[in-house]
Amino acid sequence: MISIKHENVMNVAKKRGFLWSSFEIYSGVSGFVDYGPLGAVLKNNVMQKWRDFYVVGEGFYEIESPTIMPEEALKASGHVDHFTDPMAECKECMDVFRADHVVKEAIGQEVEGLENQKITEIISENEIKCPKCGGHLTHVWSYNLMFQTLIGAKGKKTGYMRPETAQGIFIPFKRLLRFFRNKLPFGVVQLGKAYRNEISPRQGVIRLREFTQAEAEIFVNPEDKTHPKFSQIKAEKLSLYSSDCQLATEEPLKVTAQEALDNKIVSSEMLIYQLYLAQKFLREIGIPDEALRFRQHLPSEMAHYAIDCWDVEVQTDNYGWVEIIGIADRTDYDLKSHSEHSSEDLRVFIEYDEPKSVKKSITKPNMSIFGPAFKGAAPELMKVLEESDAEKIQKSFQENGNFPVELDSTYEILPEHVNFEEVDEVIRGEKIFPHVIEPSFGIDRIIYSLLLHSFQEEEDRSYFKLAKDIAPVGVSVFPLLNKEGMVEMALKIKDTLRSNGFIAEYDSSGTIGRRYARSDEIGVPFAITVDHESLEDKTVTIRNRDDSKQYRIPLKKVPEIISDLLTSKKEFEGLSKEL
RNA sequence: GCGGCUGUAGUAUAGUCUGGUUAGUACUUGGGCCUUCCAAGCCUACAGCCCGGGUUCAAAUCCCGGCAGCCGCACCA
Repeated sequence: MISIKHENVMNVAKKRGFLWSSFEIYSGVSGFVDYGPLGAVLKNNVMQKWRDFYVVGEGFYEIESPTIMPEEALKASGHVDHFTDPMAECKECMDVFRADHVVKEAIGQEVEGLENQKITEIISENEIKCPKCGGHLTHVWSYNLMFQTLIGAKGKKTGYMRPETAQGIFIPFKRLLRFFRNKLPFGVVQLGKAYRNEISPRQGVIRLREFTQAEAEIFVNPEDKTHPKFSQIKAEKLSLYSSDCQLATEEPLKVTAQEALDNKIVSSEMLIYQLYLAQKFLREIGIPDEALRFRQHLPSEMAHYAIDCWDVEVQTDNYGWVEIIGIADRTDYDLKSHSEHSSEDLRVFIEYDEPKSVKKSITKPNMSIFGPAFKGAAPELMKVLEESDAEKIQKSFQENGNFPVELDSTYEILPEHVNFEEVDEVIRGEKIFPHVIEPSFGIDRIIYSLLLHSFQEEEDRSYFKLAKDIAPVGVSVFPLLNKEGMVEMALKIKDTLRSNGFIAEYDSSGTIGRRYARSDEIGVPFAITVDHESLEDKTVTIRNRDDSKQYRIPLKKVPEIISDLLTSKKEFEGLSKEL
């Protein structure tokens, strides 16, 4: 069912150059869209605003990594093996099913994670049939959602289009850690394309095969998930649809950040702060708080590496609640995994507040006996003693009278070969894998939500009520009539505005009302009109998109006033007093 | 990926069943006239049968395949 509002929004978006499906003249390919002339500007403005929030506001830094990644990296992240679904096809009705779901339904056995061959065996052993028509099922195959490609002329190296931008941040972690001078917490962001070869994407811009993400990876000390700015936001209200609420089929809770923390609804200050920040961002680009909720992942749907995960969902009349942002505590899963696969130490040294001093017993060889006893093997054996726990050696002496060491042959170290000493060891800190807090924004879905929620349908006009600082065109310029003088003056104003850095459009076609309507429709916040009075006293009118009100302002002050209005230094209503 | 329905200018549609002249209309858009501020009016222009194959003297129309959209199923780490 297509809602009227969705349809109207998408029609205007297509007609006026915001968004349309790609490759249209070749019938199109589902899951791909073009941003048109206005859409591309809008998207850039939204992404720029995102940078204002995360890079400027939070002090994170942006990096840019390739969209094609080698197989090893995605093997480590788990995508090669797990970003996949086991599928089986019915030989009779040709329907395709999730093989693990079929098995679970038929015999109740959980086969998720098993190899395809194993699942195939289970299917044939238990004579599991097509759940629809009872036909025979084919062998199980994996459908991996990544686009595969070959790297290099010989095509020997397998690569994939990245399924998320996050991995590009984890992989150079060592360099990033050095850049941030080895201190937690720090945040790194990446904005860019990601790719998922969806089986059958059918929700327009909501499920794309190529889409834009804006992700921040915030590396924190697992022991300290507080946030320095939490006290500033503790009274902010959030609409939290916790997993408990969902299971009890209750409405989302409207609580303050502090309450969310006190009642352990959200697991950490760090995470709550990110929820709040996402809400603030959406509010400022024009998606109201009322249209949002934070939905916590149910324990059953949460990825195995996450300990808490919240989706920011926006209400749409066409698709219901749509996830537009995911905010997760990914723990140390990614860094640990990349560490294991690459054999690089991706840990951070955390210095204790106070160095700890530990009493420890160490084993020291008594060289005058030890040397002659073991001769050439002595250096190797000393190394072994150094690495072995002194208590273990003592225990072995008590039980066996010696401590056996396997090298090229077995050496028996006797009590007289060594002395034990008690020493005070000072431990200044330890190496740990940081935990990762990850806000992950789906920019395309946000653009869709933004268009949907800013679209205003009034009796005689419809328009996108876009925030002044993200509207693609800042100002329109019109001559009231196509008469000598007015046209020239309007064209000049347009050029002046452009040279001042604004995207300005001139329109002289049709009547003035039609031009206002065209300008409103694409969300241009302000319109300048040159009329008869302008020619006499060098003033023009400025019109506000949202209420059609107009004021008369001096020609000379046009660029300054437009600039102040677009950057919210001044309010439109304030113009009346000032002039 | 499966099944059902659908596909005509930028948009909305007539024509398709029952094959037959130059595919009609409205809005939009461009140019012009008119016009003293919110899609008015007049003139004029641009623009279309989803793609490929088949049947036929002749295909927008009938048949087959593909693609896309919508709906249902499945999928969405």
